[in-house]
Amino acid sequence: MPELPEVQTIVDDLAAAGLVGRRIASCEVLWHNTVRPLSPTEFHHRIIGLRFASLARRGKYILFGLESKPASTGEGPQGAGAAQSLQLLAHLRMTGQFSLVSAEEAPDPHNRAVFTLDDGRQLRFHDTRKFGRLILAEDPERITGRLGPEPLDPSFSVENFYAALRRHKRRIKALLLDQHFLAGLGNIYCDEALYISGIHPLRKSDSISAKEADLLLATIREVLTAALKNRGTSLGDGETNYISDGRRGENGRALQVYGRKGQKCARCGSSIEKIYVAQRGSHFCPSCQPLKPNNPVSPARSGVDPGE
DNA sequence: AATACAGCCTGGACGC
DNA sequence: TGCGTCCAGGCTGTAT
Repeated sequence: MPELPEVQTIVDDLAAAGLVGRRIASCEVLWHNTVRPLSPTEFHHRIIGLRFASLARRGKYILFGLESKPASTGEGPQGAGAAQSLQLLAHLRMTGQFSLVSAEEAPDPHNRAVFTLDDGRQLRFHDTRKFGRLILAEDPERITGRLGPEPLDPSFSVENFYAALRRHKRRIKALLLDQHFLAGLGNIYCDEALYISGIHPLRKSDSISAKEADLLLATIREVLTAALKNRGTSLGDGETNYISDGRRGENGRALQVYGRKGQKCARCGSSIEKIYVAQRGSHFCPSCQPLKPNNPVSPARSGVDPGE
């Protein structure tokens, strides 16, 4: 399940593989809804001949900057006048993956869009469950502008986070999953961060103390940073891998509650429970994450004072 | 304002 | 073995 660390890993891999600068020689849309609301024909028509000019991530979106001007082969900022007219926004949802392979490579039945590049390689969008989306946007801000702050952005302060929590009365799990509140967290890292912070997923956000908010934001950052180092989480033996070059993310081992229903909490030995919050399976330890704040059970991170 | 739920999808796990 | 059923989940749109 691609969340911030997985999406960032893909962006980094695609950049390292030299996608930027390549021109789209041809494009084939194999599942019409992937490029909705455009038709495959219209999508093809608008993207053909454009050059990948930049690569970035915002929340769980991959942002491919596209330029119409042909690549200048020389060094230097020669293409200064090229208008960055269009962006391709990719959202992987549940099972989306990108790969950058030789056009000779055997096609996969789950490929939903294939971009053949001017160097003979293909950028392939693979998506088993067909939830993923490729959006061509002239004003990507209309989409990305609605996203909440980036949790790893150092300018996003704990004061801002705490104030934002207090503005809502929602269950903390539902709020953290809301991309308009905070961009990039998904079910896995949300469960992990709440567990490590000792916060029950059903706690109302305005019941979170300043101290807890401090711990929670620090924990979210730790969890995401660790996952980034591990190239994200690839779950299950047979599960298809989102990693662009076929390598698996190694973060699965680090998960402490996600997918561990019925197993023992590593900290206290209680049985991990699973409930549904905001229609998502939510894993937590009932004794380490009490519903009531100010419970004497201390949070997981060592060296943290359990509260006032 | 917050929540619930259907819809979008397929493959794997499960029970019989 | 093979079938049917359920479940997983991010996000949007609609209803409550």
